[in-house]
Amino acid sequence: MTAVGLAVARRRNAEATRQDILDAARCRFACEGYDRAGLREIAADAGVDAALISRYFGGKEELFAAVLAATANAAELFHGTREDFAARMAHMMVREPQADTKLDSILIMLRSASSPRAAEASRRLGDSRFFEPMAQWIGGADAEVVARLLGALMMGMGVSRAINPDFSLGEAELDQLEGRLRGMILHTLSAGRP
Amino acid sequence: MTAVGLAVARRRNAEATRQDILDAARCRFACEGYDRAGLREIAADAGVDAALISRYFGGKEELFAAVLAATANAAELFHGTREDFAARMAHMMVREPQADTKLDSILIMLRSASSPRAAEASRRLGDSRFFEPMAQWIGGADAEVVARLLGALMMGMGVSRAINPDFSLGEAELDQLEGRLRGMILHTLSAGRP
DNA sequence: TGTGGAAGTCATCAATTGTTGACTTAGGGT
DNA sequence: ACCCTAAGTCAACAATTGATGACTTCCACA
Repeated sequence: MTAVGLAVARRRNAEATRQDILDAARCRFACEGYDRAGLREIAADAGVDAALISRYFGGKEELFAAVLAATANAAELFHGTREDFAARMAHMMVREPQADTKLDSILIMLRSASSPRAAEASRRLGDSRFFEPMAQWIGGADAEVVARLLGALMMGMGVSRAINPDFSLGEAELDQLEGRLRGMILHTLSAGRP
Repeated sequence: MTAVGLAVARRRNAEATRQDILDAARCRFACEGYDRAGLREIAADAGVDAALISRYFGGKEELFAAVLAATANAAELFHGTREDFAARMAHMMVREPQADTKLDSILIMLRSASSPRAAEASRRLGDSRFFEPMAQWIGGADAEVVARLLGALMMGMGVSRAINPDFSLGEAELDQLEGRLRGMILHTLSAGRP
């Protein structure tokens, strides 16, 4: 959900054009999912012709893979104390308007879950760039299990908000939601450990 | 993800044909999402011509709405004690091969989240047929908030498993996952109440 | 037993989408 | 100043998809 620059008056620069395409594609994939994101619209956002995309990346699938590879550095999400992490995540999930660039990979994954090939690509990158750093940060014997749980919770919140931005809840209830989510994350992180 | 009968040799029966179409459509929508589910494939599954669908339901969107309206009785999920519910849900989420017919509505929702109109339809029905019964079963002042949290968790587990059926985990770890998920649900259900 | 209308099929249309190949244009090195 | 190559555009194709109207077939009822 990254803002996309107009790419005005910067012509004949393959590297920059390639980057514009990647940015526009990430935005479209995150917003609309693999299927609904059209090459022509991505190209229009990037300010180039649709043919360039197939030309540069080989095809839509390869573009998708390239976007995932360029996007998915969610590792920076995982730092600080457990309390800090829980609060930060809960706030991001409930309050931040359209999440964050760091969450693009999650949005892309969930919005593309129904496309078998896109799902396979995102599964692999999700494992290596999301769950593994998360498990490493969590630490301990069952870190991978906890990572899967928290990942599922984050994705679920993402889906919920994608379908229903305000969760059909009022302001006060959103505060409650954030607080309880924080507790839920903390409880999951801390269960059965010092 | 309901199995679909062959619909063999039962012709000239509008009501039954209509039901066959609904069953096939629910299956396809749940498996592939709104976009990827083609009217021709749905018709083939139901054993009728694709033209009949537009004829009976008016169009793809109306068919989707009809499927949601006919499917989403998730209310029966919500019964028993909190411990029983948590165990049942955790088992269903982690272990049951392709979930359950009762979860079709969830699958449809998450697989169709990227189609604005389908998302709007599923949001409304999800609220009335999933979150409201859930909140009612939960009870208490902040039941709606808790329902949103648990709903997100369930959806997230659904997405995770849709992308990655075994969570990249071994048997023993799946047991851990189920146990921890049960604890997570129970904790969320019980936080701040008797 | 015909006959009207519902149930179902077939052919086809219009729109969209990913992709390809031919074409044009810019710009730097000689 | 030329020209060769890379960068970019344009037009078009083939496949798919949802939708529509004309046609055919079957059943119930008079």
